[in-house]
Amino acid sequence: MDMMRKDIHNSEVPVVCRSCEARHGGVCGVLTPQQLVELSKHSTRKVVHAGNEVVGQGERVASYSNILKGVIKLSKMMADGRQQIVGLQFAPDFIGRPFHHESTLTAEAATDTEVCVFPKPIIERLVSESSNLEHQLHNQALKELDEARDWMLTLGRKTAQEKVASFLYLIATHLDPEKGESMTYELPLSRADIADFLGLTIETVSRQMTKLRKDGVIQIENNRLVTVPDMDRLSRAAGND
Amino acid sequence: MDMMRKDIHNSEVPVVCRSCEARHGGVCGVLTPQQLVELSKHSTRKVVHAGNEVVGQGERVASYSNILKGVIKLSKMMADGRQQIVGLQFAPDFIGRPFHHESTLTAEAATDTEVCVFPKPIIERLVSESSNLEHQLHNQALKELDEARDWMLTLGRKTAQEKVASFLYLIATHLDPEKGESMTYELPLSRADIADFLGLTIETVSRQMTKLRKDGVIQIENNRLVTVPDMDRLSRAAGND
DNA sequence: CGGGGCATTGATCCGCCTCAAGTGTAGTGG
DNA sequence: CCACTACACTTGAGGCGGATCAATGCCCCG
Repeated sequence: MDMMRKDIHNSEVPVVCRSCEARHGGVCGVLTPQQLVELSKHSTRKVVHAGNEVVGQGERVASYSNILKGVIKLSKMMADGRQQIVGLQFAPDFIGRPFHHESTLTAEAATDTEVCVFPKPIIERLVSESSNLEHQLHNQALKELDEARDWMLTLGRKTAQEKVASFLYLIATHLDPEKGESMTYELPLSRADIADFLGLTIETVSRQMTKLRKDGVIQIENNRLVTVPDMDRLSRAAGND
Repeated sequence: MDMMRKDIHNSEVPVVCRSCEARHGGVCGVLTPQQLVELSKHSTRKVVHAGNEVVGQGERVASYSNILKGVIKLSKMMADGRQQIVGLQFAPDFIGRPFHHESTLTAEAATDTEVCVFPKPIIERLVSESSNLEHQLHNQALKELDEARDWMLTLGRKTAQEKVASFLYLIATHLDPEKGESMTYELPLSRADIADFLGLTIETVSRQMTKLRKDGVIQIENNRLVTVPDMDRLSRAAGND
């Protein structure tokens, strides 16, 4: 007897998709096995190294992707070079906007990243056919909208100190949603990127990090590695209450 | 002969809906006449005066609404009272988020407003039945997401001068999408609201308005009434290129 | 006339930016 | 093994933009 037959989840699911994280919480999770088979025929996994663009601002979009690993930053740039990161995306987020063919922002790998790339027409057909898929994308859009609005409060009304604490808190909660008392983690962004995310300069970010360290809110193991002994304390430093 | 019969648009459409703006571009436009009939049975028009809440932050939401007239501001508040407006909504926008029962923000009438109020369960049933409706709401969410991200760039990277110009430009383009060379219009927000939208203080907003006036970018007819002689000039002052 | 909202204007202060120098740390080649 | 460079980050000194505090002007309404 074929062992595979017993696994109702995996039966008929393409081999490349079987262990894929995107099927749990990601868009692929709402597709039927047949749809998955079809999609997988035309999709390719790709590694994108830190600093490389996935989609450029104002470019024509020829494909969509799903993040499997790593962090993607979405940013906007003004004509004179001023830049603002307007969102971060983690696995298993979907990148791209069906039926819009031009991107209004740049998507760039913040860390080394792995994505699953889909051709535009296939996704668009699946969206038209399956209301599940649109529902899933709608939900992601609403989640991103909430995050964007939270961040508007941070950008508009918080001090530099609170901004940096808010960033550290945001990363901590995204990397490990089950919040223990303390945790250690690696920042997916450079100081320059953090500055662009917070609407600050590199120097101010650096100064506030040292201040948080001296105050005992965080420990800085090395440039990228941070320990938070007390998440609630960090949350308070971020102005969350 | 019955004249009404000839109007294919209006046949079978409830009387209250016939002249309603929300059927052109709003969510009601994607409903079938039968659905409209059913929805209209349970919906009520309501006037909300400037300063009154439609939905409070953290409140349970018992209904959804559609803006028929006026401007609604969406805002977030920190525990210590600092406030940030995170979005403005105009007719015929839809207010509320199906299947979420708690609001993370406050919706308050910025001007005197007229809305059409729907009971929660009816909307949720219609959303489940009609993929058109979800598609429409999805599109609105994406539009709001774009606007939120544009505004993040404004909040994070623009000077006070550019922020105020950006605000004036945003209002101008929303009130009258066909952009002529010049236009005169009434600001839907008080100075205090503008400050909360821009992450500034009232005083700074006021100072920058006078500066724009002295530079000839705008004329201030009275507190709320503004004339923009050259929209492109305002756009440049807003840092849009 | 007087009072109460709003908005403007002025004077001063402080937080963050700017510019500039210094400190790791990793990679490269002698 | 140790210069040498490259790059990211930190630290310092000074200036400026926007906040703060306070006074004044402008309407609308009683």
